[in-house]
Amino acid sequence: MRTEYCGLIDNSYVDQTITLCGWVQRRRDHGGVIFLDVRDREGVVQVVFDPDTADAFETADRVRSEYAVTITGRVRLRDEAVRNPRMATGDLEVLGKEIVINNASETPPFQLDEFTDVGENIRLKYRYLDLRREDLSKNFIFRAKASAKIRRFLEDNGFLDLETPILTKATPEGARDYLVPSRTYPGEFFALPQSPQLFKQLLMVAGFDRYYQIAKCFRDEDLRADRQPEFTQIDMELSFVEEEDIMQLTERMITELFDDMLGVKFEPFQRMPFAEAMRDYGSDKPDLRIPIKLIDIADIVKDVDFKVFAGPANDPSCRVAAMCVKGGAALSRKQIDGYTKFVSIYGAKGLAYIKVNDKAAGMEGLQSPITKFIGEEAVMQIAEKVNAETGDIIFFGADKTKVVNDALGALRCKLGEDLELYTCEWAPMWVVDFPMFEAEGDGSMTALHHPFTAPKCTPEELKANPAEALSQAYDMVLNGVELGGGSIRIHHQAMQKAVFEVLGIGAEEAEEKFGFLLDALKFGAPPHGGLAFGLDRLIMLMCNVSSIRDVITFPKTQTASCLMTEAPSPANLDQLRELGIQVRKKETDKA
RNA sequence: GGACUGGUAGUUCAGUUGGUUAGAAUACCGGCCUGUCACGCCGGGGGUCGCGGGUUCGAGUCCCGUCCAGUCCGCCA
Repeated sequence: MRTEYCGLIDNSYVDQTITLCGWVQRRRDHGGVIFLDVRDREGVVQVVFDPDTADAFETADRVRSEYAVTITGRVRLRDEAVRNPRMATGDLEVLGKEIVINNASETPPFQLDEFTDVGENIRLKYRYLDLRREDLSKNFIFRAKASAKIRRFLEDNGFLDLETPILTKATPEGARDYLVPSRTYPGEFFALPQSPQLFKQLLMVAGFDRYYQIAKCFRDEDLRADRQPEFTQIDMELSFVEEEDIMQLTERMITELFDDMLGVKFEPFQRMPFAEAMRDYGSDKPDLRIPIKLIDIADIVKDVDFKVFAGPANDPSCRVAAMCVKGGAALSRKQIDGYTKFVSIYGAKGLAYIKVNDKAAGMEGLQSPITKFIGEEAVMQIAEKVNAETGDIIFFGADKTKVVNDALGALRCKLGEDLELYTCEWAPMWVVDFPMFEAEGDGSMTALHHPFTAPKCTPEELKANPAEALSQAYDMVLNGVELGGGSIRIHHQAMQKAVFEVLGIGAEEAEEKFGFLLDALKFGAPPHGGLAFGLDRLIMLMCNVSSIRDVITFPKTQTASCLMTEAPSPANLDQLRELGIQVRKKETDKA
């Protein structure tokens, strides 16, 4: 039917007769002349009907918003006076000769134009209509092109697209699994993969050398603006490589992707050890667009009784840190109260500040409500240490290290956004030298990355001093967002067993949960490693949208339901019986 | 599991100290209009004030509970 897309009509089509297929975006009826804006996935073009073509005019009079139509007509240049510079095709129009109504439409539940401002619940219920809007559809067209570029890059670099199971085995640690009951083994369950991690490692053992997959992953955890229960990873694994090989290759992939898709040129990525990131930015995914660093000031206030902040300055599990914000002295009391409330979310019991009204005036030029607690001398020294200038504000906090890092790290990002402190548009980087383990409150250890990550030491050293062990892991971070993470994996059974031991996974449990992996490591497993990118988050950043739902065609709500299909829904009793499952809750009458 | 914000016409919202028949814009329907482009003008229809309970002579408004949506904390190896 279609000969051209509406949005692609340009001057080269003038005087040609074409056929358009699309939807009526708007109808302007002037009595003697009718204008239809016709939309397809590529854009909008104006079609004019005049009474000379009586049949078409009569049909055009009947169409309404969102009717699906096929229109044949001649492209012509508009008179100069009636061109529309706000429209990509605004210099042209199509003189309609024939119009067929392929399907009428009820009045849509919301206006499908660029001015629409409608609640997201109604948009999600009628997702297929929302997706007609260019604002949204352009993200998916972009996503498709970006995916294709990534595939091409990986294919060109010798990667094989290999599929891994969706029905697989529950993993004991990490996120909650989505479970799928087995009919043939009543009472037993498959799990949907949180990632293809172990399968891709086994593909390396199998000798495929370079694997990739654009893989759906599933995690049954609570949602956020950038988190959905099912999401997509660009998953990669390579054999006979070291950290450097993987980082260079994937950095090149992302650099080429940004250049091709956005025309953005990246410099070689900065690399930062985990410890430095935590020290300077309070975060393992620092947003380097913001020129603010955390600076330790415990030495200045070591004699202060920090009960006002809850925590002694000399306690090693505590931190006293300050940050200087350019131009922040102009912040009002109300704004500062707002930031105090903001940091309380992260457990901070207060937010101390010093306003530098006039640096030259010494103590007279400094204004701080906590001078009486820490003394004038300390206030002056702090201002000195953070290099504060006239017009700046210094925020600082003292508390458990985690609280200070979380609170000031988050405040730093919020100030960067609120005060528009960004020094550049894009700040890609690597965070490296992660610790292997993180100590829990009860003294037990959990893997910071995952338990298959190779350490930088021997099994003996690892067991002797697990808290100090670093891993061969790396995260790619862009503008404070973790784009992807990976590591060199363990390929010796002895090392894998040592890691399980540190994690408190006994030999028997390890055998039950990961026997297949431990077995595979016995048969000449090659050195290997890889990386996985969060495709959704990558596209979010590239499209400059703040919700992951804007880059997923049919997303779930924050309570992990689908407003369109109304999934999940109760299973019928026969199905449950067959699966050997009884539902405890009596709420099956929901349907 | 927790904190906060919101829910009134198809949609986006207003609704005062608790007080007459719940309004506006837009969308929709009808009429007029040959150059508009978020066309314009005239007229019209349209409400389970999320749901349930309570206080009151009287509740969109106050109280309690609950559901839904969103943002965040916890969680997400």
